[in-house]
Amino acid sequence: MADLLKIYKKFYDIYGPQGWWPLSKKKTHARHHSGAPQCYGDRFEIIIGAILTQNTSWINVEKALHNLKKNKKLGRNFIIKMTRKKLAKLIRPSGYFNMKALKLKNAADFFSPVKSAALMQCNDLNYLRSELLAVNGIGPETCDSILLYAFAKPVFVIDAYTRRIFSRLGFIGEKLSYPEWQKFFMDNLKNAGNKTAVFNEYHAMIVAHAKMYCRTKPLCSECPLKKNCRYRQTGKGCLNS
DNA sequence: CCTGAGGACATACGCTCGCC
DNA sequence: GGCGAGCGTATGTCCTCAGG
Repeated sequence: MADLLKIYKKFYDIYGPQGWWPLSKKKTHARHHSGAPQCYGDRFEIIIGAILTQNTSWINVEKALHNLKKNKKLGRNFIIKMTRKKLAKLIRPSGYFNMKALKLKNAADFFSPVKSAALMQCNDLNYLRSELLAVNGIGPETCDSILLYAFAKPVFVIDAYTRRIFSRLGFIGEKLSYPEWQKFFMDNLKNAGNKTAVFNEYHAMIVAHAKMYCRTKPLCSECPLKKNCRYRQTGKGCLNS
């Protein structure tokens, strides 16, 4: 069994808590870290952020969120009422603005207060995922980000950084499917105490590690995990696929 | 019918190259 | 060495099409 909790603890020693989207509704005023989503306590704001960050760095998502906030349009009802064109103009800095304007409107239609309350009460992860995935504009990663960060459900988010780091470490083949990757993490973190808190922090620290050391062109010689890394030793990640 | 591969989307990032 | 231009790449999801 891969000791993912060990890596988690190591990350925690190196990077510390990242203060991403808080688990409680209480707004935190965490110190600013460029490239990390913070200070968005409201559930629908988190959902907006999760959609806007598709294929986009967080710094540009912040610009789009700032535009919405500045124009007092950062709310579900405003998104529903605004024309697609106007919305697209405001979220321009986050890229794919025409597509994302439509996606945000779809999400705004779906996440009514009644629906959100029902989702909050539900703990059937398979059902929750199937509900969210049926919304046009919400794919696997966005779905899981929303469940974890907006609804505090114990779901592990798999992204390109996760794949890169853990396939290089030699744990699992990069080419495996999203569900296979997710199962790997969730099976191996079954015994983590507060799963939601651990998954939240783990994903945030994975992003930090991918940006700091495990880049596209990795900085292996400086990497704190180099001793355990297959990539460092062989120039290749896990070959099982 | 279902599944999977591959292109499209729209932009920013991060290289490389050439210039001063 | 510093700068900017230009170009290739990365990004997550949707859609189409081929093959079973």
